Amino acid sequence: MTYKMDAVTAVSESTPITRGPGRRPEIDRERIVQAALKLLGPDRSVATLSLREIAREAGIAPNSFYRHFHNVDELAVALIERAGRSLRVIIGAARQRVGQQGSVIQSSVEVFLEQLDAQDKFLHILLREGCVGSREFRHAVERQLCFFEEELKTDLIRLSAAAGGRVHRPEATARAMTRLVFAMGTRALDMGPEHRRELAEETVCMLRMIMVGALATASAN
Amino acid sequence: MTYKMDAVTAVSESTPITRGPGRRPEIDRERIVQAALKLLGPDRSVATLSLREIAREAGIAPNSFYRHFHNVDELAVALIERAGRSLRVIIGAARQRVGQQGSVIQSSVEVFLEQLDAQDKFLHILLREGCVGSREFRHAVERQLCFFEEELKTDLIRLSAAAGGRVHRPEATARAMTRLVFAMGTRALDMGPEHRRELAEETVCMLRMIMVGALATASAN
DNA sequence: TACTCATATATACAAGTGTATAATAAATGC
DNA sequence: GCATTTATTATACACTTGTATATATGAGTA
Repeated sequence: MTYKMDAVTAVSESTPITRGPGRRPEIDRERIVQAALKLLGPDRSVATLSLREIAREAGIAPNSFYRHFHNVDELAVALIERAGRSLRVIIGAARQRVGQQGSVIQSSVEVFLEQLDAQDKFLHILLREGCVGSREFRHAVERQLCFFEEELKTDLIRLSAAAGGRVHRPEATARAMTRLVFAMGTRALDMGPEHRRELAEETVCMLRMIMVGALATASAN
Repeated sequence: MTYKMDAVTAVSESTPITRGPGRRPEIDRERIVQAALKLLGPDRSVATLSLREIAREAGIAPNSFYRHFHNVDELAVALIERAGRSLRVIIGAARQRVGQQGSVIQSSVEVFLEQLDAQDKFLHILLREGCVGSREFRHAVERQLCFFEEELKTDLIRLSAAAGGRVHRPEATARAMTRLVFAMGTRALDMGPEHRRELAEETVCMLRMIMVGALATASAN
């Protein structure tokens, strides 16, 4: 297939406020994003969505899609970024409010896994789109995970310092924890509630071992 | 699309040796598997392969595919299983021969990452197909990873016992290590050699922390 | 009113897809 | 030879896809 597109006016994230002449836009990116989210499911990754399918779901003509995104990949990146932003807020908040019962680790893992059932499919997106699609695509997910790691890193330093200890290679520790949680989350996608509980318990155990190892290694040096 | 297939004679992994009447088969699963492997690449996951595309690459008529696999997903599962089997052999061997220089962990990680550049795309398959495609699909990958974990678990017990220690929750420890290595391997896919070296070093550090944590936790109980 | 824009839709096309159906090809046993 | 059985291919169909082109719609401005 060797098609070429008509030149499309550049689409920026922020819509300009100044309105000149011309018909008012009645479609916005949000509408398209919502349609795409509705189509995503346990067996549908963003990479499997077609432009026409999304347009159909959004109730717009296929070509109208182009006025808001250059292609489906660009929409996918937008979805990934939104998903990352939303999740960081949720998880960050969970880490801030000290677990009234149980450890920070435990409550964080629980909040994380709860997001699997959220009606927005944000976690699903981050869990599954990291290893498929175009390079640009995977980089978008990688970027989001790095944000997670960065925030976790500062938290690790803060918490361990408050406890009078310190962690070995905080960035590596944070990365190990983050990647592990996401890997376990991916497994959880295909599980029922009872198995998920086991999985949550196991994940907490893993994270504790990493924490113990990071503290012990730091002390040893 | 509401198509139905003609009844297809059951396809088993082992070809029967007894030859009755009828034309001799000139196409075998291997030919199709090889064609599929040739098509896979950094930006092509099994899920994106079409039946016709594979048939074209294999030099057979589209319908001939059906005589050997019921559908592309079945081929995918075959690929996943073959990939898992091959990799377990490679990694297992790497763990057996005690690293003449450096730790078991280090040499294992190195062997693992070397497989990213192997001409067969086995590691790619396990890294990327775990989170996409049909449920059956993902389960096939999960099954292979569990085999890895099982073998690592017995090794962990063996090695730590030999060193006079013991690990906490060996199955969880093995799983944490396995999943972490695969997660880091996924990142490595998009990296050049120099970044991969850093990543290998970081991964070794992570695994050591888990090991330290597992040993320390076991001692504490 | 008519002109000029930005926006959205309609229509059309070439290409690709999975697969049903029918025909062909090669091997066996009579 | 012929019938039978299996393997492979040829052809055809209905359908989806991305997108080029043209047209319609609504707003501001002259």
